Amino acid sequence: MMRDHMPWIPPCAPEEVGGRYPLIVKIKKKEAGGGTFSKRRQGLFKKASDLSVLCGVDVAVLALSEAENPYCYASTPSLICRILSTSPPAPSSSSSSDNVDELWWEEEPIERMSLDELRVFRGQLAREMQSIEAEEGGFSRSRP
Amino acid sequence: MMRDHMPWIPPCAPEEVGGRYPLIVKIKKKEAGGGTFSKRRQGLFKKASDLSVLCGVDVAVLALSEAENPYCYASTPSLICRILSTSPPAPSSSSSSDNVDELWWEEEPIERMSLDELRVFRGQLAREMQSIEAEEGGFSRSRP
DNA sequence: AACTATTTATAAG
DNA sequence: TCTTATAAATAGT
Repeated sequence: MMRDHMPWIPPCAPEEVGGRYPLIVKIKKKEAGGGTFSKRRQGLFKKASDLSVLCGVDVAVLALSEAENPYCYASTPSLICRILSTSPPAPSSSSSSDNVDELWWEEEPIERMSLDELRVFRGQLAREMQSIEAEEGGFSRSRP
Repeated sequence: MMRDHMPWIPPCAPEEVGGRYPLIVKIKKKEAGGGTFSKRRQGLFKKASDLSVLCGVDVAVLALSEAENPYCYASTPSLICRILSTSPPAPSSSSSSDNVDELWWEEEPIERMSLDELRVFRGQLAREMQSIEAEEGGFSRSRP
């Protein structure tokens, strides 16, 4: 009954997205209004929960809405910290440096974070700690 | 052809999981061995990427394998930090405190993190910063 | 790694 | 919100 509609995930030329072949492209604002983000975020959280329960592993998902409101799912409290403080996996002998042709959304262990990224990261963590301390001090619920 | 198999996601009583109704339960180790985590993690990352591109929002996913190896997807570098430093959404007037019947995997804004959780969080961030500084200093790739 | 039967997610109504 | 037609994910092979 919907044969004549645009495909939900229209393909587009790789030039439009920096040389890669996306399976999905940003939809027009009108189309994505509200419902799509909500539905797909819910679906994503369910997938994360499924993975966590089914395989007995810890998973966290973080998403910013278009209005920059944060939403998160975590299989256990403070999971983000646990992951961040986890040592990277020992690099396998048959190194993965030749897997450069994989899709860009392929899994990427945190270990690949560059030193520059780590520096930025540290600065942001520092600022985050300040705001946490501020919140602890004032316990004021009203923030800008 | 697979009519007689156990359902992939067998239901179980809510008592078994703390009074909530899970849609999925941990499968026997033999069943989940290897392939399941890999396949579902890949699927989860793709879902996250779809959400990000389709709605033009930022998303991050973090997962620990059973061996505690971290894997992550992020639509933009340092997204985790951006989310953590984002101000919580202004509480809507028609407050959400009566939505207590929603499924446990429903979206939960970071703002609901308790003060105790924030304290733990801060401590973990502090430790994480130390390890980042250590890595910056030594640039040694070999960690325990 | 690839295939397919089946389940799950979801855009449109 | 609920339904339904269709696409996407995935367990088993």
